[in-house]
Amino acid sequence: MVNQGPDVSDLDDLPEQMRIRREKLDRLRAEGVDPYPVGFARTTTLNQLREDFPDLEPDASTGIEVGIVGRVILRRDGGKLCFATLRDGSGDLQVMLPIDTVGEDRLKAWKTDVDIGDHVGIIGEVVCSRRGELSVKASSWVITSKCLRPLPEKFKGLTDPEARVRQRYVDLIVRPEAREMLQMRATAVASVRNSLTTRGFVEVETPMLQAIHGGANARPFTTHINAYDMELFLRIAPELYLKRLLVGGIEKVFEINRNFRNEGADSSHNPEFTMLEMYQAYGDYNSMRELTQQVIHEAALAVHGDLLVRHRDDDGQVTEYDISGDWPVIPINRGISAALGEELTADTEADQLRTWCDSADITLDPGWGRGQIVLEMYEHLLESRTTAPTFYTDFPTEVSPLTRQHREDPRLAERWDLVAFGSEVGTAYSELIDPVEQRARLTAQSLLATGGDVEAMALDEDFLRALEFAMPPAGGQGMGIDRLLMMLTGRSIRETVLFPLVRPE
RNA sequence: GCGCCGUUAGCUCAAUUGGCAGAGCAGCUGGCUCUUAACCAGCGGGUUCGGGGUUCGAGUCCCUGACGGCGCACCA
Repeated sequence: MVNQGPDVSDLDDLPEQMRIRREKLDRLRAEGVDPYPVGFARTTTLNQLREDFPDLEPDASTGIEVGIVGRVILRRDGGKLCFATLRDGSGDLQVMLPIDTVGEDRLKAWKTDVDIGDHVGIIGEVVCSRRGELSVKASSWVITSKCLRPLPEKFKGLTDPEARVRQRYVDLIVRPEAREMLQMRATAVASVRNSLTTRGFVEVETPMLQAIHGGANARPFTTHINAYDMELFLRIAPELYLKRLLVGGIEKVFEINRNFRNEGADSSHNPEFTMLEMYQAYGDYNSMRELTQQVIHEAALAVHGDLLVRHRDDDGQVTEYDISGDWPVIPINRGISAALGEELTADTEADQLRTWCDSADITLDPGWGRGQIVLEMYEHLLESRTTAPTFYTDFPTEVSPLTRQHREDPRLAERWDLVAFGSEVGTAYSELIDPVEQRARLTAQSLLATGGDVEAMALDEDFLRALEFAMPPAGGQGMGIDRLLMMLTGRSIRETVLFPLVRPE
């Protein structure tokens, strides 16, 4: 359990350090100092100063006065000269407060009033210390926001993964990697958007509240709309709405938005997650594969500057993986056969598959059909063992209800899964556009639903009506943005997502 | 859901066989005009996750509950 500190209403019960900070706050107010002023006349940022003065000689002065702000993260007080390290949104910089320029009273006040964690504003001259550290030499300073809680230990920071997630604000203050992750995610998302819009794709937003949940196999969250007094679902996928747009004549379309799935949360699953889905009229799963590889290459380039994906473990050890070039494309029957040492084809009977699963230690549900068994074998024998990005193709049709049948073998579906580092990053289909066939497949799914399969899709009559107006041949792709970040950085979903779901305290 | 590990000061972590609950950072007091994880001296700070039990004595052993991490299962 993360310690939240006791009820702040009773001063006497506060931990010593919080009580002292409260008392300082009261004393400052009594002295007429506003510990939370409206603002400060900042003239530059800390990183801008580093860029403007890249190689000042030690002990140099510039005569240039600046106004800077920042949070005090380290302090080194002397008798007549104090140093502190400030951190603003751009970076860190040292300030120095000599008694000559700030005056005796204000230097004393700095030592007694300012705590690590406080926001301060400094006016002073850009200088370089005798030891060669770019600094601002203060002539005056002011508290811009008083911090009432002590920050974590200055070297190790927050190590408890739960505390990092629950108090992400503290994590961001003290841990550079947390700020880097936020930046990398923003960069990757911007890159994906840019990759698609420059190729003529248009971004849309489709409903998150849906009367019928479809487009994937997953348990939904349910909610209730008072106005209609009816049950609604948080979407598990935007797929069926994006396909309606293809019917409507929007030929290249994508959405980057949240999906919700009422399933377990672990190091690679969050109940709400961000999904890219894109559709291209007259594309197919091959064109989507090429496009996906380009989009990810461009995202990696944006994030890392090259196509070397860097995974850093907790010890700071960095491992690089080259993801350049064309990624392997492996039909799953071939891949499973290779892993198994047996010849698996679309003709292999389910009983034979069960025998192989037994010897491969893969647990099966007795109710599963042939397609589900193949899928299970794929997940155990291929997906979990795959490191380098790989496209696995041609899944069984019966477990791909929205995918068109393979042009050479109707028992297979024109679908691929992109796998990297043991987990699925995305999937794509040559979309099923035949409304009669689609109705038959969805009906079969609904029958599974009434048979107790809670994840089976419901029958979306309006979607079928849309298909009956004729949807052009199309390729469609879905990719988890959180998963993309995991692939690019090697971190868990609880680090790529700023505020993953945690149990309320 | 199952298994393993964990929860000790604001933070990061110790505590031998069951024997006075400690250190570093942070805090407080004092010193220091070039420090930079500043340094030096002194001081304060604990519901050892909650509940129950065994024992002369429990952070430590037993039972139980909560929360978390990892693995398995399910999923993207």
